[in-house]
Amino acid sequence: MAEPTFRAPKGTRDILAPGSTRLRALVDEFARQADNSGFGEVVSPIFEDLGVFKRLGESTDVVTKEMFDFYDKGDPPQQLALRPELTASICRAYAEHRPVPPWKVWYEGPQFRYEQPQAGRYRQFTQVGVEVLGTDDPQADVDVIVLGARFFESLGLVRIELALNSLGSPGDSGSRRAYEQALVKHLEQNRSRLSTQSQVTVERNPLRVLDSKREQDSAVIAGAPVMVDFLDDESAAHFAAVRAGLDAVGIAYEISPRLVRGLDYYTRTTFEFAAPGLAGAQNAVGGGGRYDGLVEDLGGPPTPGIGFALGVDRILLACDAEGVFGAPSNTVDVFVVDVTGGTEALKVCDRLRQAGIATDRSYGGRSMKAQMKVADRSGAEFAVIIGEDELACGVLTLRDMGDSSQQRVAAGSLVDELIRKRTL
RNA sequence: GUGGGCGUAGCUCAGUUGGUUAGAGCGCCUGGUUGUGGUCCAGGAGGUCGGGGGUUCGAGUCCCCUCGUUCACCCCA
Repeated sequence: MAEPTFRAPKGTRDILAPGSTRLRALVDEFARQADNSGFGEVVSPIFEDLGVFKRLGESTDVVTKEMFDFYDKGDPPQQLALRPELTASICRAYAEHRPVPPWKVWYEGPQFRYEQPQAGRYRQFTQVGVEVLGTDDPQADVDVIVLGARFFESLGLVRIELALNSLGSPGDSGSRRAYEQALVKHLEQNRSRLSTQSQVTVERNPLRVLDSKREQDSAVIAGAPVMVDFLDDESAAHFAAVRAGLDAVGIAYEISPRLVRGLDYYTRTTFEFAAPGLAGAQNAVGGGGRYDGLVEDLGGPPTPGIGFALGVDRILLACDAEGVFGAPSNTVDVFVVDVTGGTEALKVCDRLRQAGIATDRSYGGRSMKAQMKVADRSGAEFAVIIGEDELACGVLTLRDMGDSSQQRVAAGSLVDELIRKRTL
């Protein structure tokens, strides 16, 4: 292929119709369901002060290696970063505006991570998500998870697996510390059997070792202690309530004691939606959990929070794999063919479009045959033909592209005629 | 960041052990007389074979570098 002068940057892509139409349809469907569940949309900046994202965890790759950060032109310059996710932005917004809790919000939009791209993993990717701030009621957790599960269902996806875990509470009073100590002890004792990568991870972020997909680590991981055995009474009760809620609504899930997530802020409830139908390792189509300390980390009042983010690009791949939620066809209702110069087409198109009838035409004064071919391709149900005869008589020819029947109609009654035909 | 596969017309791909003006299908354009599409027929446009360097009398076909893509690790959505 001849090399174009410019191309989309690595890990980014242009999404053309009908793919773009499909993307919008997916986001629209998510918006509809989120609105329907009492969430309001938040449109937040695409970049933030770098500090906002550093709170995601200094030991996470997202913060340390994958940030698109830069300085602005201020004096002194401010260090900013393209958002790698949206939960931190939402928490920053909460701390800034202090809305009345519980604050239920949804969002959609592009996010950025400087990673090696591969199928289902891009440097610019789109997520949709929700957050509920200001309540630690486990039923909020349930509501959030149910929304995600129902959304997948509404797309027609059948093969979505929900994994659920509790990470307990951090801090002195919580149960996380005791668990981490037990886990590190186990990992240290079996250090020689771990992969070299995991041996490094033990030092940096021991929980993440549980997430290793390397064959070599599986035995040690299988024998590791599990968080749910270490939960304090409060966290255990919370976890039980979440499970009971999911059972009550009838959402299937699997307890995954070794489910840990990549960002450090998670507490208690964590969950992940996976599409096993996706080839390769990029089969997590969404995930989330509780982050009861994040707002406070960002300078706000102590505020519990729960939410999820879904990877739109991967969801669409999963839809492809299951053959559901296909791209809608970008068709138009009427195609105007004008071989008299085009001025009539301008007028007819304007009239039809104002009446809400999707209308297209061709340009460049092509032959009738050529214009009819374009009309056919457009998928239009009707063609409006304007030739010298019609122009002379002040009428239009309306052709049904399905059965090839045509009739002459007065210019003034075209809209009425089309509306009449469409309701038949 | 590490390692493997791939990179030929807009798209999907052929291109023999390196050898004359690089092919197909689809798509696109123009025709098949008197203004009309979907089928069919005939023409046509469009590639310096991702880019750069090297080996050779000669490279799309071999070597090196580079970019992109893809898969795995890693990470995550």
